[in-house]
Amino acid sequence: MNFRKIHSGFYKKDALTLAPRLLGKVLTHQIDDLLLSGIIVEVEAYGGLEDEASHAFRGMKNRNKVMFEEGGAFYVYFTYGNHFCCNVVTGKKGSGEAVLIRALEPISGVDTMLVNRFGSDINQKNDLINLTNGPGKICKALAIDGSLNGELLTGDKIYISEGRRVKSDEIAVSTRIGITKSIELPWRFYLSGNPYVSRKKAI
DNA sequence: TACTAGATCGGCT
DNA sequence: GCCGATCTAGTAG
Repeated sequence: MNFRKIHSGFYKKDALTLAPRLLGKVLTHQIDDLLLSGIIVEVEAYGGLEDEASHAFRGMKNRNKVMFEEGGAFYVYFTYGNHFCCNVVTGKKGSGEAVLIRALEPISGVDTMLVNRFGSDINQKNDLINLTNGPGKICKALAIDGSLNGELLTGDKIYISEGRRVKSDEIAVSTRIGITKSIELPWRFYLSGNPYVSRKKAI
C-alpha cells in the first residue's frame, strides 16, 4: 500500500474522468495523532451545470459554494436532517463538479470508527461490513462533519493518498443511487465484488 | 411565513 | 420492502 499524498494536479480533471480513478485510493481523516482511514471502493460523479441531480445545477449558493472551488477541495453537506455526505471537488475553479464518496473499506482506526458509529468497539462481523458502506456512514465513522467543508485534500486534516493499484476490469459501472433527476446517467463506479460497497447489484 | 423535497439510515413488518 | 427521524435550502404565497 502506498500512503503518499496525491498532488493537487490530480484533481484538475473533470468529475467523470476522475471518479473511477479515485477507486483504490485512501481517504484519511487525521485527528492529532489518530488516523481514521479507508480505501475508496465506491463513488459517484456529479457534473456541473448540465447535471440536474447535482447541487451545482441551480448555480452557486451559500450551501454549495465549495463545489465551485478549484479541484482538490473537500465538500461536506448535511442532508435528510441527520446525515453528512462528503465529496471531492474536481475540475477548474467555477466548474461546479464533484465526486461523492459512497463507500470505504476501513483500514486504520477501526476501533475508533466503531465507537463513532455504534457507541462501542464491540466488533461483530456484521458491524465491520456496516461500518462505512454508505455516504452517511462514512462521515459518522470518520468523524467528518461540516467543520471540514472547504478543507484542501492536500492538507493535513483530511487527505487522499495513492493506496493500491486498481485494474480496469475490477471497476463496475451503474446508475447513481438515491436521486430523482438525471437518473439514467451511468455515473456510479465501484470495485466489483468488494464486500464494502453499499449495494452489490448494478442497476 | 409555510411547505416540501432531499446525493440517507435504521428499525420494523 | 416500507416508513419515520430530523433539519435545511429552496420555492411559493
